[in-house]
Amino acid sequence: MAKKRTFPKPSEAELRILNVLWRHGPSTVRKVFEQLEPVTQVGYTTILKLMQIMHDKGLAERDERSRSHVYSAAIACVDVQELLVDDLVSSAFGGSKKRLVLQILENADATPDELAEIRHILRNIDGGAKS
Amino acid sequence: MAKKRTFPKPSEAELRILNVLWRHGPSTVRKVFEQLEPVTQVGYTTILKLMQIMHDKGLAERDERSRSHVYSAAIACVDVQELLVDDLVSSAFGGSKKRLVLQILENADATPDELAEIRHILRNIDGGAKS
DNA sequence: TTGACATTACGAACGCTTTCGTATAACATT
DNA sequence: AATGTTATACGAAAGCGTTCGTAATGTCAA
Repeated sequence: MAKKRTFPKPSEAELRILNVLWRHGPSTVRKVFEQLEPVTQVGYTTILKLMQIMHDKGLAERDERSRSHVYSAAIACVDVQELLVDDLVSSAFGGSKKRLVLQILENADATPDELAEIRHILRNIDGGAKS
Repeated sequence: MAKKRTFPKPSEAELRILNVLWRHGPSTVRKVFEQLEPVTQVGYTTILKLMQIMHDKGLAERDERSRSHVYSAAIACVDVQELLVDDLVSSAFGGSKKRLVLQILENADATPDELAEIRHILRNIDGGAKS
Protein backbone atom coordinates (compact mmCIF):
# COMPACT_ATOMS: atom_id res chain seq x y z
CA MET A 1 0.00 0.00 0.00
CA ALA A 2 0.98 3.61 -0.41
CA LYS A 3 2.92 5.38 2.30
CA LYS A 4 0.79 7.68 4.36
CA ARG A 5 2.49 10.76 5.70
CA THR A 6 0.79 12.12 8.75
CA PHE A 7 1.55 15.46 10.30
CA PRO A 8 -0.38 18.18 12.06
CA LYS A 9 -2.02 20.86 9.98
CA PRO A 10 0.35 23.82 9.92
CA SER A 11 -0.98 27.06 11.35
CA GLU A 12 -0.95 30.25 9.32
CA ALA A 13 2.30 31.52 10.75
CA GLU A 14 3.87 28.12 10.31
CA LEU A 15 2.76 28.04 6.72
CA ARG A 16 4.41 31.37 6.07
CA ILE A 17 7.65 29.93 7.37
CA LEU A 18 7.29 26.71 5.42
CA ASN A 19 6.84 28.74 2.26
CA VAL A 20 10.18 30.40 2.88
CA LEU A 21 11.87 27.09 3.55
CA TRP A 22 10.40 25.57 0.40
CA ARG A 23 11.45 28.50 -1.72
CA HIS A 24 14.90 29.08 -0.27
CA GLY A 25 15.86 25.68 1.01
CA PRO A 26 17.55 25.10 4.39
CA SER A 27 17.83 28.40 6.20
CA THR A 28 18.80 29.91 9.50
CA VAL A 29 16.26 31.71 11.60
CA ARG A 30 17.80 34.97 10.54
CA LYS A 31 17.37 34.19 6.87
CA VAL A 32 13.73 33.37 7.39
CA PHE A 33 13.32 36.45 9.51
CA GLU A 34 14.76 38.65 6.82
CA GLN A 35 12.32 37.26 4.31
CA LEU A 36 9.27 37.64 6.48
CA GLU A 37 9.99 40.79 8.44
CA PRO A 38 9.09 43.26 5.68
CA VAL A 39 5.78 41.51 5.21
CA THR A 40 4.69 40.48 8.66
CA GLN A 41 6.44 43.09 10.77
CA VAL A 42 7.12 40.51 13.41
CA GLY A 43 10.08 40.22 15.77
CA TYR A 44 13.05 37.92 15.45
CA THR A 45 12.32 35.90 18.55
CA THR A 46 8.82 35.29 17.36
CA ILE A 47 10.10 33.60 14.24
CA LEU A 48 12.63 31.72 16.32
CA LYS A 49 9.99 30.47 18.68
CA LEU A 50 7.72 29.40 15.87
CA MET A 51 10.49 27.50 14.17
CA GLN A 52 11.37 25.77 17.42
CA ILE A 53 7.77 24.75 17.80
CA MET A 54 7.72 23.52 14.22
CA HIS A 55 10.74 21.42 15.02
CA ASP A 56 9.00 19.96 18.05
CA LYS A 57 5.96 19.17 15.95
CA GLY A 58 7.96 17.53 13.23
CA LEU A 59 7.17 20.14 10.62
CA ALA A 60 10.79 21.17 10.33
CA GLU A 61 14.16 19.54 10.79
CA ARG A 62 17.20 21.30 12.04
CA ASP A 63 20.91 20.93 11.84
CA GLU A 64 22.47 22.05 15.11
CA ARG A 65 26.08 21.53 14.17
CA SER A 66 26.80 25.19 13.79
CA ARG A 67 25.74 27.71 16.34
CA SER A 68 23.12 29.15 14.04
CA HIS A 69 20.82 26.22 13.57
CA VAL A 70 19.81 25.46 10.02
CA TYR A 71 16.17 24.56 9.54
CA SER A 72 14.57 22.79 6.64
CA ALA A 73 11.04 21.75 5.85
CA ALA A 74 10.31 18.24 7.04
CA ILE A 75 7.25 17.90 4.87
CA ALA A 76 6.74 18.31 1.15
CA CYS A 77 4.89 21.30 -0.20
CA VAL A 78 2.59 19.12 -2.21
CA ASP A 79 1.67 17.05 0.82
CA VAL A 80 0.65 20.12 2.74
CA GLN A 81 -1.30 21.39 -0.21
CA GLU A 82 -3.13 18.11 -0.38
CA LEU A 83 -3.92 18.20 3.32
CA LEU A 84 -5.24 21.73 3.14
CA VAL A 85 -7.28 21.05 0.04
CA ASP A 86 -8.85 17.97 1.57
CA ASP A 87 -9.60 19.98 4.65
CA LEU A 88 -11.26 22.75 2.73
CA VAL A 89 -13.19 20.37 0.53
CA SER A 90 -14.60 18.45 3.44
CA SER A 91 -15.47 21.51 5.48
CA ALA A 92 -16.90 23.78 2.81
CA PHE A 93 -17.60 21.77 -0.34
CA GLY A 94 -19.45 18.77 1.03
CA GLY A 95 -16.46 16.56 0.41
CA SER A 96 -16.53 17.02 -3.35
CA LYS A 97 -13.34 18.17 -5.03
CA LYS A 98 -15.30 18.50 -8.19
CA ARG A 99 -17.44 21.19 -6.68
CA LEU A 100 -14.40 23.09 -5.59
CA VAL A 101 -12.92 23.04 -9.06
CA LEU A 102 -16.17 24.00 -10.70
CA GLN A 103 -16.68 26.82 -8.29
CA ILE A 104 -13.32 28.26 -9.18
CA LEU A 105 -13.84 27.87 -12.87
CA GLU A 106 -17.26 29.42 -12.82
CA ASN A 107 -15.92 32.52 -11.18
CA ALA A 108 -13.32 32.78 -13.91
CA ASP A 109 -13.86 33.86 -17.44
CA ALA A 110 -14.24 30.65 -19.33
CA THR A 111 -16.71 30.21 -22.13
CA PRO A 112 -19.69 27.90 -21.71
CA ASP A 113 -18.12 25.52 -24.19
CA GLU A 114 -14.98 25.30 -22.16
CA LEU A 115 -16.94 24.78 -19.01
CA ALA A 116 -18.90 21.98 -20.58
CA GLU A 117 -15.65 20.41 -21.62
CA ILE A 118 -14.29 20.61 -18.15
CA ARG A 119 -17.44 19.22 -16.64
CA HIS A 120 -17.03 16.26 -18.88
CA ILE A 121 -13.47 15.73 -17.85
CA LEU A 122 -14.32 16.14 -14.22
CA ARG A 123 -16.70 13.26 -14.41
CA ASN A 124 -13.80 11.03 -13.46
CA ILE A 125 -12.93 12.84 -10.31
CA ASP A 126 -14.72 12.43 -7.04
CA GLY A 127 -15.58 8.81 -7.24
CA GLY A 128 -18.98 8.75 -5.67
CA ALA A 129 -19.45 12.35 -4.61
CA LYS A 130 -22.50 14.16 -5.83
CA SER A 131 -22.06 16.77 -8.49
CA MET B 1 -18.56 48.66 -9.26
CA ALA B 2 -19.50 45.32 -7.82
CA LYS B 3 -20.83 44.98 -4.32
CA LYS B 4 -18.24 43.76 -1.88
CA ARG B 5 -19.46 41.61 0.94
CA THR B 6 -17.13 41.66 3.88
CA PHE B 7 -17.40 39.37 6.87
CA PRO B 8 -15.01 37.64 9.21
CA LYS B 9 -13.67 34.25 8.24
CA PRO B 10 -15.84 31.68 9.98
CA SER B 11 -14.09 29.36 12.40
CA GLU B 12 -14.35 25.60 12.01
CA ALA B 13 -17.19 25.21 14.47
CA GLU B 14 -18.99 28.14 12.91
CA LEU B 15 -18.61 26.59 9.49
CA ARG B 16 -20.17 23.37 10.72
CA ILE B 17 -23.16 25.35 11.88
CA LEU B 18 -23.36 27.36 8.69
CA ASN B 19 -23.45 24.15 6.72
CA VAL B 20 -26.49 23.05 8.67
CA LEU B 21 -28.20 26.38 8.12
CA TRP B 22 -27.45 26.31 4.42
CA ARG B 23 -28.71 22.78 4.04
CA HIS B 24 -31.78 23.02 6.25
CA GLY B 25 -32.69 26.67 6.07
CA PRO B 26 -33.70 28.74 9.10
CA SER B 27 -33.44 26.58 12.20
CA THR B 28 -33.66 26.72 15.95
CA VAL B 29 -30.68 25.94 18.08
CA ARG B 30 -32.22 22.60 18.89
CA LYS B 31 -32.54 21.67 15.25
CA VAL B 32 -28.93 22.50 14.62
CA PHE B 33 -27.94 20.67 17.75
CA GLU B 34 -29.76 17.55 16.64
CA GLN B 35 -27.92 17.62 13.34
CA LEU B 36 -24.49 18.10 14.81
CA GLU B 37 -24.64 16.19 18.05
CA PRO B 38 -24.16 12.72 16.54
CA VAL B 39 -21.10 13.95 14.70
CA THR B 40 -19.43 16.36 17.07
CA GLN B 41 -20.61 15.01 20.40
CA VAL B 42 -20.90 18.51 21.72
CA GLY B 43 -23.36 19.93 24.26
CA TYR B 44 -26.47 21.96 23.57
CA THR B 45 -25.28 25.13 25.25
CA THR B 46 -22.08 25.01 23.24
CA ILE B 47 -24.03 25.19 20.00
CA LEU B 48 -26.21 27.89 21.50
CA LYS B 49 -23.23 29.96 22.51
CA LEU B 50 -21.62 29.58 19.11
CA MET B 51 -24.77 30.64 17.34
CA GLN B 52 -25.08 33.67 19.59
CA ILE B 53 -21.52 34.61 18.75
CA MET B 54 -22.24 34.14 15.08
CA HIS B 55 -25.16 36.47 15.45
CA ASP B 56 -22.95 39.05 17.11
CA LYS B 57 -20.41 38.73 14.33
CA GLY B 58 -23.02 39.07 11.64
CA LEU B 59 -22.58 35.55 10.35
CA ALA B 60 -26.13 34.63 11.25
CA GLU B 61 -29.43 36.41 11.59
CA ARG B 62 -32.09 35.49 14.07
CA ASP B 63 -35.77 35.88 14.47
CA GLU B 64 -36.62 36.36 18.13
CA ARG B 65 -40.36 36.55 17.77
CA SER B 66 -40.97 33.13 19.19
CA ARG B 67 -39.35 31.94 22.34
CA SER B 68 -37.11 29.55 20.47
CA HIS B 69 -35.10 31.88 18.30
CA VAL B 70 -34.81 30.96 14.67
CA TYR B 71 -31.40 31.43 13.13
CA SER B 72 -30.49 31.68 9.48
CA ALA B 73 -27.23 32.14 7.62
CA ALA B 74 -26.48 35.80 7.00
CA ILE B 75 -23.92 35.03 4.33
CA ALA B 76 -24.13 33.02 1.16
CA CYS B 77 -22.45 29.67 0.91
CA VAL B 78 -20.71 30.65 -2.30
CA ASP B 79 -19.30 33.80 -0.71
CA VAL B 80 -17.76 31.84 2.10
CA GLN B 81 -16.39 29.33 -0.34
CA GLU B 82 -14.81 32.12 -2.31
CA LEU B 83 -13.26 33.61 0.79
CA LEU B 84 -11.83 30.30 1.91
CA VAL B 85 -10.52 29.47 -1.53
CA ASP B 86 -8.83 32.83 -1.87
CA ASP B 87 -7.34 32.33 1.54
CA LEU B 88 -5.98 28.91 0.70
CA VAL B 89 -4.68 30.00 -2.67
CA SER B 90 -2.77 32.92 -1.28
CA SER B 91 -1.34 31.03 1.65
CA ALA B 92 -0.43 27.74 0.02
CA PHE B 93 -0.48 28.15 -3.74
CA GLY B 94 1.47 31.32 -4.26
CA GLY B 95 -1.69 33.20 -5.13
CA SER B 96 -2.38 31.16 -8.22
CA LYS B 97 -5.80 29.56 -8.52
CA LYS B 98 -4.54 27.80 -11.56
CA ARG B 99 -1.98 25.92 -9.53
CA LEU B 100 -4.65 24.82 -7.11
CA VAL B 101 -6.83 23.45 -9.85
CA LEU B 102 -3.95 21.73 -11.56
CA GLN B 103 -2.80 20.21 -8.33
CA ILE B 104 -6.20 18.67 -7.78
CA LEU B 105 -6.51 17.43 -11.31
CA GLU B 106 -3.06 15.90 -11.34
CA ASN B 107 -3.89 13.85 -8.29
CA ALA B 108 -6.99 12.62 -10.04
CA ASP B 109 -7.15 10.15 -12.83
CA ALA B 110 -7.33 12.23 -15.94
CA THR B 111 -5.52 11.32 -19.12
CA PRO B 112 -2.61 13.47 -20.33
CA ASP B 113 -4.78 14.63 -23.20
CA GLU B 114 -7.43 15.84 -20.87
CA LEU B 115 -4.88 17.56 -18.71
CA ALA B 116 -3.43 19.34 -21.71
CA GLU B 117 -6.91 20.45 -22.60
CA ILE B 118 -7.48 21.81 -19.15
CA ARG B 119 -4.16 23.57 -19.10
CA HIS B 120 -5.19 25.30 -22.26
CA ILE B 121 -8.47 26.40 -20.81
CA LEU B 122 -6.83 27.54 -17.63
CA ARG B 123 -4.70 29.94 -19.54
CA ASN B 124 -7.46 32.47 -19.08
CA ILE B 125 -7.56 32.23 -15.37
CA ASP B 126 -5.09 33.85 -13.05
CA GLY B 127 -4.42 37.00 -14.94
CA GLY B 128 -0.78 37.55 -14.20
CA ALA B 129 0.06 34.68 -11.87
CA LYS B 130 2.85 32.40 -12.87
CA SER B 131 1.94 28.91 -13.98
C1' DT C 1 40.49 38.50 28.73
C1' DT C 2 36.96 41.34 28.27
C1' DG C 3 33.33 43.48 26.09
C1' DA C 4 30.09 43.71 22.24
C1' DC C 5 27.13 41.18 19.59
C1' DA C 6 24.37 37.26 17.83
C1' DT C 7 21.85 33.18 18.90
C1' DT C 8 19.14 30.10 21.48
C1' DA C 9 16.13 29.01 25.44
C1' DC C 10 12.55 30.02 28.48
C1' DG C 11 8.50 31.86 30.27
C1' DA C 12 4.66 34.57 30.15
C1' DA C 13 0.88 37.30 28.31
C1' DC C 14 -2.80 38.14 25.10
C1' DG C 15 -6.48 37.04 22.01
C1' DC C 16 -9.49 33.88 20.03
C1' DT C 17 -12.13 29.52 19.82
C1' DT C 18 -14.44 26.03 22.02
C1' DT C 19 -16.56 24.12 25.81
C1' DC C 20 -19.74 23.84 29.49
C1' DG C 21 -21.98 24.83 34.21
C1' DT C 22 -25.19 27.54 36.24
C1' DA C 23 -28.64 31.10 36.59
C1' DT C 24 -32.71 33.05 34.92
C1' DA C 25 -36.86 33.32 32.31
C1' DA C 26 -40.81 31.39 29.55
C1' DC C 27 -43.91 27.80 28.89
C1' DA C 28 -46.77 23.63 29.69
C1' DT C 29 -49.15 20.34 32.60
C1' DT C 30 -51.48 18.98 36.41
C1' DA D 1 -50.71 27.90 41.67
C1' DA D 2 -46.95 24.61 41.78
C1' DT D 3 -43.82 21.83 39.40
C1' DG D 4 -41.11 20.22 35.80
C1' DT D 5 -39.35 21.16 31.21
C1' DT D 6 -37.14 23.93 27.70
C1' DA D 7 -35.20 28.10 26.26
C1' DT D 8 -31.79 31.95 26.59
C1' DA D 9 -28.09 34.58 28.98
C1' DC D 10 -23.97 34.84 31.35
C1' DG D 11 -19.53 33.84 33.01
C1' DA D 12 -15.61 31.30 33.17
C1' DA D 13 -12.17 27.97 32.08
C1' DA D 14 -9.23 25.33 29.01
C1' DG D 15 -6.61 25.00 24.77
C1' DC D 16 -4.09 26.80 21.02
C1' DG D 17 -1.61 30.19 18.29
C1' DT D 18 1.02 34.24 18.28
C1' DT D 19 3.86 37.54 20.22
C1' DC D 20 7.68 39.27 22.68
C1' DG D 21 10.82 40.36 26.82
C1' DT D 22 14.50 38.64 29.19
C1' DA D 23 17.96 35.43 30.51
C1' DA D 24 21.58 32.42 29.30
C1' DT D 25 25.03 31.06 26.19
C1' DG D 26 28.21 31.03 22.48
C1' DT D 27 31.45 33.82 19.16
C1' DC D 28 34.67 37.02 17.80
C1' DA D 29 37.55 41.00 17.69
C1' DA D 30 40.25 44.44 20.06
